[in-house]
Amino acid sequence: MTENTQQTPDSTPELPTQYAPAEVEGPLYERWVERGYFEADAKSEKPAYTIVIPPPNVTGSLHLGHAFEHTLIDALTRRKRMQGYETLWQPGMDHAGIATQNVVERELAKEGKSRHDLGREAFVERVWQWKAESGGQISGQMKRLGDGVAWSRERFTMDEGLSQAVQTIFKKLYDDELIYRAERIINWCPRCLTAISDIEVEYQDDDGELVSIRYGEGDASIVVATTRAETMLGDTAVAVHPEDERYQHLVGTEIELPLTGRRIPVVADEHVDPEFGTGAVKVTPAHDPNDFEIGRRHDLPSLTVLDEHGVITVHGPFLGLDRFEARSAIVGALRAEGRIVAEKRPYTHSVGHCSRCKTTLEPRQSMQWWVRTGPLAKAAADAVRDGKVKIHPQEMEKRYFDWVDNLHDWCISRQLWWGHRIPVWYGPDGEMVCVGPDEQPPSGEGWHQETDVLDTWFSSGLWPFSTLGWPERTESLEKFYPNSVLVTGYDILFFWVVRMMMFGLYAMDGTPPFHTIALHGMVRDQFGKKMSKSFGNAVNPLDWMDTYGSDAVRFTLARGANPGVDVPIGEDWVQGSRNFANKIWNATRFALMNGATVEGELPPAEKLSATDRWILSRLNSVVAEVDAYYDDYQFAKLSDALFHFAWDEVFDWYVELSKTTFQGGGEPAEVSARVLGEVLDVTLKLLHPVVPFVTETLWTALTGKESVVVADWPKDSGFRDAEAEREIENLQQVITEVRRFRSDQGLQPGQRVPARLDLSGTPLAAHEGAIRQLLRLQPAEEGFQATATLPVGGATVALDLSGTIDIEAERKRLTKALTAAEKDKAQCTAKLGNEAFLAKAAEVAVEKIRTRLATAEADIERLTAQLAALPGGN
RNA sequence: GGGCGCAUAGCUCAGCGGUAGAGCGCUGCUCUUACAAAGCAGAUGUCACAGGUUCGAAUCCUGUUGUGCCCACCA
Repeated sequence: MTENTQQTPDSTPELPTQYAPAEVEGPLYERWVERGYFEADAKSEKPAYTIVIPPPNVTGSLHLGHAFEHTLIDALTRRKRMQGYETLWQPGMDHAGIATQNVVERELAKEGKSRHDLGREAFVERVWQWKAESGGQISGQMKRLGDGVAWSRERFTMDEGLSQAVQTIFKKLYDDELIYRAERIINWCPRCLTAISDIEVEYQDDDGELVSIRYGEGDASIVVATTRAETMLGDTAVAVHPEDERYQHLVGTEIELPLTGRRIPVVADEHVDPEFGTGAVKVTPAHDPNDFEIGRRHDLPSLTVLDEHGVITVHGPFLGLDRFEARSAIVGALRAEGRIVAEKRPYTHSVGHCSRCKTTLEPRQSMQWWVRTGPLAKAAADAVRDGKVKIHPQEMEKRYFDWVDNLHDWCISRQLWWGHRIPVWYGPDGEMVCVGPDEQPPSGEGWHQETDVLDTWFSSGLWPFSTLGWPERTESLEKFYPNSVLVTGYDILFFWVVRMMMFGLYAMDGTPPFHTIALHGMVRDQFGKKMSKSFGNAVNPLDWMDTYGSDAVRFTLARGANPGVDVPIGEDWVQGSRNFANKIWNATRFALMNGATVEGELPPAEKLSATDRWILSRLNSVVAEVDAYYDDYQFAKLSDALFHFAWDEVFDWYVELSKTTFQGGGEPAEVSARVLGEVLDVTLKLLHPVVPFVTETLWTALTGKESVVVADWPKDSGFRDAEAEREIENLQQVITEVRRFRSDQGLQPGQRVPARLDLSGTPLAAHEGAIRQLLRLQPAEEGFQATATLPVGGATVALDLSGTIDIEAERKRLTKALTAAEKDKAQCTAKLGNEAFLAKAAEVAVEKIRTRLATAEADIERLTAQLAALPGGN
């Protein structure tokens, strides 16, 4: 604390001069939860408003992106709660199959063990243990953030109810033949030892080497190129384009496959691009998706040469070699045989990596479970096309359709241990039985359950209704489904949103899971760079919350939230938000010290000063503006509007202008105290959804009421006073103009200057006290010399600055301004004289030019008068 | 290779047909009794480039350049 802050008036001992977020935030949250503000009652008569949390991964901790998303959801739900909705902000977490399993495997590795040392059951037990420890961390972070979630309803994708939902929908899909089992080429991670779906693949440009290999001998030889030479052991054909004349004579014949002693056919296939490379492709059906298709078309055998670890399985010199070792060994062997025609050359190409562990994926032929997405995806697309579900911002619809209209079947089986085990039993004679949640699995000799588990997105796709008790027709499901809006990042539009759309429509008889999808962007650093741990620019939101408070972090995030676009955030900006919180804090302190109150009716307009009417008029405009922005998910705009209204208009002008009134005491002071109370009451409520903590503290101090969390959301009373707005604008102009003059003349801000004011005939007469106070003007006394006369806004302010003013500087400035005004006037006059303009321009446009002309003319008059009034100006 | 988007003040971004805006940063003066985490005043932009449409374009159209993201089986 600095010295000057110790003069805190005794009247407000409970509010120190600086806002200290750390002391305030924690206890407030506890109180909110204890009072049950965030719980949702399915029996309530109120209309429902529901948002589900995009469930964070249990093993993780929340990063700034979560803080961002939660701020938006929390702001939406807090406002709706204040508007009288039965509001459900559904909390919970995702078991995140592969990610979690990897984390726990890494833990085990530290003990020198693998999951196989424990065995499946013990391993899964271990994951549950981990979940118990780690899950609490996220809840703690959510509380710090101020997330107003219904804690009693917290769910987990692996808990019993949700597991039952998973089994139910699996069975339904299976019975409807929308789930099937088939052998295909899938993306295989040789480290995670599981299949992963297409969208879990991250493509990166990797440097590889393209080698050209000669197959066959003499005339019967073809050169093929490959980046994955090791797969040649599994080649079962060479393909050329059917119309490629170079190879016509070989189609239908067999040529020798080097190193293997095998002969393979040359086939003609449309897939081959004759322009690329040599126009001939080696075909490895077991290890390449295209080749798999070619193999099917030509009935080629499929020869697996790599096992699940990516190790060569064919007998011979390469047996047991890892795929990368095998690659160079095979290239070496081929070279020794003179088979390498062109030396290998560097080649950058796109290679798939596991999104979880970054290992280079291996396309692998295997038996997997699939969801037939056709009809489901069509329904998901139609719901948006028909307008049943709106995507915000609307431009994102294109992306949605691009995806959903071209969806492949979805590989849902994972060779993992952590997840929902597929509810299918195999019998001794190849029977296959899908078991529903209320059914007994077949027992007896030789029956066993499928060992694969489901893709983690399978259960999160059910989230909007499984959390509400589905498949039971619970009261909560009736009340809170469909969700009002889904708030999530555009990055998981495909992973998650599409899945929820498909499953929601399917399970809930065509009712989509939510009315609106509001997509936000990604949090980035202050230079717009992606945040990542490896780049070193990742931020732990807790650090910033410790230093600046949760409100500051939230406000910064909200203020950057333009729909669908990324949000850069830097520590300086958080500091700025903290400053804003401090500003509100101190303005409220000032208000309380001056008796601001919300007691009693607001005095009628005729009892209010122009200043009071102006701020109330503005206040109601802002209420309307903020509501409109909320309804359009314009968080940046609404935050900015509130920031400027509060700081610029209420604190910098209204409070300053009211100081003389407060000092004067009596009824005018009481009226202003009531108006200021009203303005703060409403402003704090409007700010509360975004900055819940500081507003709660201040609002309860101001009103003496229980909590702003359950206060009524402000309504636009419809009060507007254009005349008062003009009057105060005029007043601001006068004050700014004189302040500018003072500043230009090098007067110190606090220096008192004798002045004579002539405000007669203007509405400004009523503001003389305020003008004198704000401008530090003393009454003119004996011997007053008007050395500077400023005619502004119809009034005249004469100052005694004997001998101290720089007349030339002022003359220069005024002349410059006058020239500008005259130029503007000329422009406007020209425009208004332009017939084409008058004929074609819209009425508003013409009106604007007229206003502009009037302003220019007024400026010219004022500036001319000021110039003339300068000493020695004649 | 396709698709989408973006290029506006030093930085990050609003504006999207009628005089260029915000936050942070910057310059000057101030501890003026709510707040120095503040106040007041101020500076800063051929709105990427080139054409076009229009009475008028940062804003609409076309092209160029640069840049980002998503999708894709080119060996």
